[in-house]
Amino acid sequence: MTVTIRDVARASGVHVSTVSRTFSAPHMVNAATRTRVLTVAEELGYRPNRAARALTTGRTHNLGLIVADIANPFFPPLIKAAHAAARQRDYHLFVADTDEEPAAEEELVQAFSKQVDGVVLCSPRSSNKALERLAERVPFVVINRRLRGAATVLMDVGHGARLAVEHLAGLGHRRVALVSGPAGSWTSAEIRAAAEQVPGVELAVIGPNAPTERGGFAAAGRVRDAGVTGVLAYNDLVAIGLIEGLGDLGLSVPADVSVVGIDDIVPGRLNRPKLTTVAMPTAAAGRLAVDLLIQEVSATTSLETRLVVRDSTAAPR
Amino acid sequence: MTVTIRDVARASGVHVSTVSRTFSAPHMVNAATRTRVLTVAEELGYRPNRAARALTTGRTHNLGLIVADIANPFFPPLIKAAHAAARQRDYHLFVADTDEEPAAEEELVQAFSKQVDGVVLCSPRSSNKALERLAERVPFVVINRRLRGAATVLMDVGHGARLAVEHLAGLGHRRVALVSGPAGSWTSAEIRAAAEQVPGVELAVIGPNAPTERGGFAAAGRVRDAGVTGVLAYNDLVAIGLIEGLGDLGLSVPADVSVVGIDDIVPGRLNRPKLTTVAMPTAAAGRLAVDLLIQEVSATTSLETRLVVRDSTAAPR
DNA sequence: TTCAAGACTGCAAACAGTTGCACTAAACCT
DNA sequence: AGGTTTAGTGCAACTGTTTGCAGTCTTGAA
Repeated sequence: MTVTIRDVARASGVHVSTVSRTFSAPHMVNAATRTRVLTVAEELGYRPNRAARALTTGRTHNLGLIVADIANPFFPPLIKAAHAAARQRDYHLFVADTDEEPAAEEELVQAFSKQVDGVVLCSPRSSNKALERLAERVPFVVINRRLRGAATVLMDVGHGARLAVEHLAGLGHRRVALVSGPAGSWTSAEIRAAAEQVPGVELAVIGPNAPTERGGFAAAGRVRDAGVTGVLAYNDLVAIGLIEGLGDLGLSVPADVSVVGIDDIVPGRLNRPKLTTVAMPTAAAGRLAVDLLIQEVSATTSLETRLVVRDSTAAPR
Repeated sequence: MTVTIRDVARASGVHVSTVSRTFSAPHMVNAATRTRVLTVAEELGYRPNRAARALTTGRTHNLGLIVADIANPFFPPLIKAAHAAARQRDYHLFVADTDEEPAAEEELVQAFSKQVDGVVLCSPRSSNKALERLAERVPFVVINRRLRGAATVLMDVGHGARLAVEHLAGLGHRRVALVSGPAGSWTSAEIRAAAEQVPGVELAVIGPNAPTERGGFAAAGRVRDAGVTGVLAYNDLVAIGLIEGLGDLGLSVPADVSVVGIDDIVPGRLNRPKLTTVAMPTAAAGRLAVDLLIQEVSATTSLETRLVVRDSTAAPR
């Protein structure tokens, strides 16, 4: 049925251990036998059984990737890059989705634990306690969360936020609203801390809000009442909802209010206005995370973000 | 180090086979011993090793999902739904990306073969021959490709295309262009076949084109020269690129030309014009594919599509 | 010529589970 | 009471591969 190492051994007149070695330690076997085994294996269509291999070596050559929501446009480029990096080193990638539920994180890591050599956790929402507990079960690297002891890949959203607010300040805005994200989000805290440090602008924090278009839409009233001329939104989805909501209140962007988003996930070129936003190096983060995982290095890296100025920001009138 | 079935057996005074059974065939063990074993296992933090289990049973409880491009917005909802369906039955999901390379499909399936109980292939580009060869290695279900012998999930894009052209006809368009997709795409063929059958409109086929914004942009000139008032594009990306390209040529949508896309992937509500498009049941397809795979039923299913009329279509002037 | 060092290869014991079979004891029939 | 079923458990072989150890055969050096 399925062809095993024994079939190859029999057909090529050597012991199974020799076959095993031609695959996992080629230099240990004579060149002649090696090629013989290899051709026989090829003929028979033999492929090593990774599960069996994992049993003895303890290494599965699988990685896990856990994100909050696969369908959130922020993640697919990250997943894609992670996959490419994994594939390049002959690893396979489990992808899982917590559906924004912190409890699912822990459960998924547990479930993965015996089947992967490591997992990358994107923007985890679990408590530090819980994460430390998980770290004992399986090596992991976190993206967008500071966690001592664990390898970490950060996208320097704080820097991006500062650039955004400075951009608004440069245009002449003096009062700026920060439409923040969900409570307890590391990213949201970073953004706020950075935005507050820009001199010359008064910051009104509005939130917490759901990190969705709906969340942004719902915040429109409070933004209007805050008497600001510029807004930094927690992410692009929020920015889009907000612009929509402001429109319903008779305020247009950027004429009446300037809005800048974060993430640069809005594709297509049909958007009016095109969103000024902070671009996040998601692909680089995904790639780097799996590289760190595979090489088992524990480092904390911070990736550059940059401001992309488009049409949703202008000088106040 | 890692706690095995034997540790649990020793600690609870039973044989390993009993421990094994309390997990994989609970009804075969006495209620009292079962709870004892369970509590001991809990205390010790035992979790069955799936790789080892797979070795004897041949079932891994893993599934593979192969798509052309994870970052193409068409796929993430499908992946998410597939993941949810898998998770619900305690399966894990490998996700892989062929980067639009047909050869990668075969290689990935091969690589998965021993590690999954089945794989779902989205819109495969490999030849029928190649696919049949793969079918011998591992059970699979295909999405958006007709393949006899294999379980199949189709999204009835033909029906959607017909609705789209009928919609244009209903608005008064008499000459309509079909900006088609890549050569050899099953979807593209379906669309064309359906579109041609709508009475009262003359169809000009323009293509093949790359299924990207760039592809649509590049087709703008030929669309103008075709002397049409309406266009059905292979997908939304192409539609967006096309609208952009038409704009550069001084043609506005929908005033001068009506455009309808396919897929309904354009998120956000900022688009001007908002795209009239054919919505595809991607989530349902992902869910269904996984269900078919797990239940090992070989059926061919066709999922409904529907037309979403928005602002990129209007009566010709 | 003898001995030590390599280079290959075989042997067999893991790895962490599952499962057909055999066994015991209790429950059920007649 | 004797025989038969049934429930529960243990035994041991098996899954496909890796790997430490030991053996054989060359080689090279002294």
